[in-house]
Parts: sequence; C-alpha cells; structure tokens
Amino acid sequence: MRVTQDEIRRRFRRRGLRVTPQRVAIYEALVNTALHPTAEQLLASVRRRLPDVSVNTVYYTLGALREADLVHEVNYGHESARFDGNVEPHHHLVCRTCRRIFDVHDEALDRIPLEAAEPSHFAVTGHRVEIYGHCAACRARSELKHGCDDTNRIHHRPTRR
Amino acid sequence: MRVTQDEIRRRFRRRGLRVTPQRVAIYEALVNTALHPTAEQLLASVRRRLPDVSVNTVYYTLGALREADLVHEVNYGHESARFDGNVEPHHHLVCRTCRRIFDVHDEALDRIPLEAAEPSHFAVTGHRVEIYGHCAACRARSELKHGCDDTNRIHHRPTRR
DNA sequence: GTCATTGCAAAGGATTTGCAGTTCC
DNA sequence: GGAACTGCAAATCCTTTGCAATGAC
Repeated sequence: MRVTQDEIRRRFRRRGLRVTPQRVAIYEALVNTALHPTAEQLLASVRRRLPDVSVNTVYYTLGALREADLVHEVNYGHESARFDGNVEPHHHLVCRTCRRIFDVHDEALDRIPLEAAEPSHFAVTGHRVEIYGHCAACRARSELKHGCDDTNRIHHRPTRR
Repeated sequence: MRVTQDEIRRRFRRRGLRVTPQRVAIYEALVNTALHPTAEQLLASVRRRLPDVSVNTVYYTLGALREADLVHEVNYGHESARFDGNVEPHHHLVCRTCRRIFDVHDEALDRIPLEAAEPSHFAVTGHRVEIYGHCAACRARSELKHGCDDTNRIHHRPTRR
C-alpha cells in the first residue's frame, strides 16, 4: 500500500511542516521503500524527478521529518564508530540524551525467540537487544532543569542528532 | 578483573597478531573500559602513555583486532546514516555480507522482558532487536564461489567494514 | 510580508589511503 | 630478511554550516 502524495501532504500539515515539492518527494521516496536508504540514495532517487534538489535539502528535510517523528534513523548513533572489547554476547542500554552505552548481561535476552527470521532464509549468526531510554544521570539533570522551556528559542535548523 | 598485558600478548599470539607496544596499549585501553569509546577517545587514552601513536595506527589496529574477533563495533553499520519511514515498532535483520537491512515485524520480539534495565534506573522508551547473519542472496552467492580461497591474496590492511 | 526552506559553496569531522621508514618474527 | 606495522600527510566520504535568494502560509 503506497503512501500517496495527498496522504503525505496531510501528514505534513498535521505536524505543522511546510509542504514543498522537495520535502514531499523526499518523504515519498523514503516511506515507500523498505531499503533503509542513505541520504545519498534518497538524493539520487529524488533527483530523477527533481534534478536540482541539493544535498543540504535532503539532510535538512530528514532532520525536520525526524523531529516530527515521521522518520527514524535505523542506525542510531552512527556518527562515529564505538568499540567494545567485550566480545561475549550481551546487550545494550542506549541513552538518547547523552548517547552513552551501558552493557546489559541477561540470559533472558540471550534466549529470545528468533523464528521471525526464518521466512527470510537468513543464516542467523547472532542477535542483540538495544534498549533505548534515558539514563539515571540524564534524568536527574533534566529534573533540575524542569521549568525551562523552549518558548524563547530562536529558530534553528532541525537538530541533526 | 583487569586484563593484564601478559594476557593480552597471549591473546594476540594465539591469533597470529604481532605484538607491538601500540597494539597492546590500544587493546588494553579498550578491553578495560565499559565506556564503548570512539577511536578518538582511545587515541587520547593511549597517548597518555605513548604520546606518538598516530590516528592511523588506532584505526589500523582496531581493524586488525576486529578481524581477529577481539573487538566488536557497537554501532555496526555506522558509516552513514540509514533512514526508515516506517515508525511503527519493528526489528531488523542485518546482513553482515551486503549490509542490507530487512524489517521484521514480530509481536514476540515486541514483548521481550526488559527488566534487566531496571538496576540501571533507566527510563526505557523502547527497544529493538537486531538479528545478524547472512541474507538469502548472499548465501547463494557465496556458495557459487566456494572453492575460491584467500591463498593468493596479497597483503592488505585490515578491512575497515 | 515574514520566516522557513532552498541551493550553492565552503567548512568540518571521521575514516581511509599513499608512502617511506621501522620493527617484529 | 621480509612482511607487517607505524607515523605523517594528504585524500575521501559523509554531514553540517554560512549566506543570499526563493517560496509557503
């Protein structure tokens, strides 16, 4: 079930996003594929119809769409490689505020059922659970700041991370 | 339980890695932290003892350690952002060969027990299961190629991805 | 009309590569 | 001795930023 341009315009308006041909084309390309494209791939796809769309617009738009929660980043925390000397199977708690990563060792998570992979004829070598949220330190910090709002904030480009 | 330099040398030799002061220092820094550092952070840490270690060496070493399976990359597939227009909760099959990402919708995975996060006082907002392996297409391709080995391969730097 | 959005070009950050010198086995 | 490893510098790739022009509301 393809998402139509009408539906896209509706989603944008509902979230207060301006409707421009570029944005519609970018979102249309993204929402109608299961390929988890990169910004560059989206640009290439969009340029087939709108040859003058710039890289900037793609990133800017993806940022805006992410803030509006219309788009997710698959590989959250991709901006630089993070290494782990612990090669035992384990899982991670990822803080969305400070981006720190905490190890979780839990046998229950090691043993979750993976049959869902079978229809794809995947040869499964392992799995990992990523739990997202906000760590104790960041929660404490944000409670201190409660009451500060964004009312006086000047306009900015959509946050990129 | 800190990993000693002796143990590190042993691990290197067992895997045929050359033992150099730089490599030992880099691995020692990584294996004895739970902070999932970036290459840059490792460099800074190592330079406190060996001030002349270069960026190149850090990346080269991390590549070699990864190939020897002494090190994992936490954010596998971080080299460029991948976007998803599907904001419903779902999970991913990640092909280690072609790096494609396939969606998995499975209620059993949506409902796995996350109590392991509680001791960290994390405010959990969501979770995702990543299943690693080799996709059907890549399996077929590698079966065609069976018999080709690496014997004649000239030396190369450790693969970076 | 106003301000968000756009395109272009330049900057920035992370990672990789070329290459010559050095070191480990 | 020779291949692997190292350091330095330059290159590359991905992403962000500065800025003036444009266009949506």
